[in-house]
Amino acid sequence: MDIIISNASGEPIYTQIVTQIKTMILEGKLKEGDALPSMRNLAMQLRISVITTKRAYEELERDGFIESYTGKGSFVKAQNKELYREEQLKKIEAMLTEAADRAKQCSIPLTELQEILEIVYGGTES
Amino acid sequence: MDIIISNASGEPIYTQIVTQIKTMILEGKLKEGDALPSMRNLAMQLRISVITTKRAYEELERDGFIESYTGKGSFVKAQNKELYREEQLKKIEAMLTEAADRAKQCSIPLTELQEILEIVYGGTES
DNA sequence: TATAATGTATATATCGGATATACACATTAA
DNA sequence: TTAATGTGTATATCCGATATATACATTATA
Repeated sequence: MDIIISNASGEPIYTQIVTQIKTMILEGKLKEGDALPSMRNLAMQLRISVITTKRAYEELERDGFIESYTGKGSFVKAQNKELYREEQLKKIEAMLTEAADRAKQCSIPLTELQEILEIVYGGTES
Repeated sequence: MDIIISNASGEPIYTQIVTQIKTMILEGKLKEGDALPSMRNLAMQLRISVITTKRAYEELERDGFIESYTGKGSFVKAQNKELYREEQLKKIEAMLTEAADRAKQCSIPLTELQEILEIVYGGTES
């Protein structure tokens, strides 16, 4: 488990952990059923508090990526990608809703929004 | 100048002032060249500090809605609606960009985004 | 059963940004 | 000169976010 904590970045530690583990799961480097390092081990290794690793794991659990069992450990859950997709869709919908609201307030027509969306979607090659 | 401050809302005072004055300008209740109440007057009337009214006016100035002159007062600027529209467009573009990025990460096609946008645009009657 | 591993819960410390302020200063108009 | 206006500096306060220590609960296993 190669997790790298950068103190300089300004990004919170627990967030760095969450992001890196999420990425590993989404990229398939961690698969369903795989055991994560115990909260204590990871904390020891990163020289941080158990509370912080716990917080990271809690977030991963809330997002449906892992599951933790007292006395046993934490493990990668199945269905990650589908779940992730659903959650992202909700966020995307919220963003589009706000964009639409603002647009209407300024009398910006739907077609103009569609055009912008097309440009920014095609623009950034992934 | 009817400005109503609600302490219960949790919204900061300076924000409430900004929003209400912006609305008055956009709705035409305040027109180009109209004088705003002096920072001290408004502060007195609302029973708050001059610093807070100043902060609100600063924000309105940054956003191009008004202009302040030492010793004279604060006045409504012209070109508000166009400027406002431009700024809103930038924000909208940023939102659409992030939505598009997230969508691509989950392999959500552009057409699906377009559909969602169409729904949320039509949905909330303005 | 005893021990050592695991995750969990409570209470606390710290930091930083956001909000609001007082007071002194600078400029303009009458 | 006076009284109005906006401005600048330094400060107080609050609150959420972050991170922690310590004690507790559960599970596996020697």
